Amino acid sequence: MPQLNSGGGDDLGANDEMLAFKDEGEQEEKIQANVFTEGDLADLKSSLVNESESTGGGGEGGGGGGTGSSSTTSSSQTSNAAATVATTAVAHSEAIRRLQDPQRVYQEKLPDHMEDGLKHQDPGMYKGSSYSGYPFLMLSDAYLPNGSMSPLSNKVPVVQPSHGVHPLTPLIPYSNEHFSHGSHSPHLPADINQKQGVHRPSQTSDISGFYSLPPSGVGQITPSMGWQSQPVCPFQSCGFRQPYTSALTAGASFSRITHPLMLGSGMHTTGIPHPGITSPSGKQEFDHYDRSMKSQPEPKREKEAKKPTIKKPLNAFMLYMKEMRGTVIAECTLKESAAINQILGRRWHALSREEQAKYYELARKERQLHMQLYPGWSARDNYGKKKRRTREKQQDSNSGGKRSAFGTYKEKDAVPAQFLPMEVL
DNA sequence: ATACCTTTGAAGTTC
DNA sequence: GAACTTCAAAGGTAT
Repeated sequence: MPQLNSGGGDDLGANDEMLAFKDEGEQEEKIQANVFTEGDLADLKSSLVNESESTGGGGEGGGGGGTGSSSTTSSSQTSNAAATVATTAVAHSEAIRRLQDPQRVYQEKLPDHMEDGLKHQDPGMYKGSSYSGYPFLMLSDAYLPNGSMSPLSNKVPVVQPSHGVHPLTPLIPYSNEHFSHGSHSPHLPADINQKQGVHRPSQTSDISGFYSLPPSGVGQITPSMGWQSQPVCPFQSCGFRQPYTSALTAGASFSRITHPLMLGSGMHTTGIPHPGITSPSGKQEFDHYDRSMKSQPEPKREKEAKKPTIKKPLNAFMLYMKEMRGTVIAECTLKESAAINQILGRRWHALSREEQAKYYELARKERQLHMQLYPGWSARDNYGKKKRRTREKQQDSNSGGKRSAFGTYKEKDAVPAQFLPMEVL
């Protein structure tokens, strides 16, 4: 399997490897993408909608007739989000500063391979230009391998990394009390897994390494959105190449941006909030913050929010979905996530190796940061918190089709044939 | 109110 | 170590 990171591997176990199918069919996929027509999109939309209507979202659908698609943008989202980002900047800088000290310790402990991993990253990987649309790009420059800020950093003071927002992505404003997991010091590092006494690899990756901020503590966003240079829509004629610029995608992502005043629960001692922190009810702590803004305390709710859940860091595909969902929704005028996710899954496969690599790399950093922020956390912690369908059903769906390089469609004709990769047909 | 659907990837579990 | 399971996001839908 080709490794994205030639620099030495992902110490986190995730190799961020590219999928095999990429090797075999990248060109075909591109060709395939070019084959899509507006009518195809309409068909897809129609079929997906029909699927939902007829089967409740999970069924297999044939192609259906349909007419044009919408291509309206949702710029309002963006402007609101941008405003939020700007206002959170100051608060965030302080949080980052606080984070950075302990991180030095990590850096000292940073294993060579990990360091290499960070140092050998494609220098262009996080250039803002490559990440248009991807909200993290606002921090992109901060991810320069050497941990220094890019000169670009000062060029566009318009949007700044939202302080109080995840350094990697505003989608993931890390936060939380979990630094205080157990008796754990709220400040990193913690070499020992609080749980089970497992010794974790030193919390090496210095956040500042990929999360560095200028002395001012305020990173700059490079608004250029090179990501758009890639066809957003596999259906060429959607004309959806760049209609949804950073504005849209960022807007979609920024929707989760932390409130600047969010200092209540769900806020880590570092001051960095995390969207992954959810109250037992499943609602994110942001809601809790909103409640806390109300004058009178609500003891009951406080109780409820006592034990927030730390969510898993998002993987590459999840990051991609989060970014592109808004685009697909606007483009296809679909709202049903199941259908949208099918489209996104195909688009994901249609992405070039490089394009996917960006997301793998971001996901890798997400995991690193997550590990630093929540040293004792394990994915297992969340097991059982989400009630799952019956095992019977699960097995049924699994038996329907093992995940292949082209996804997990239980039956390949679950999606209109014209949207399937050539090999599948 | 909450599980399901749907996608991919990461991580945990089981054998 | 392979195979399997669970969860991560999202929002309409079904129960």
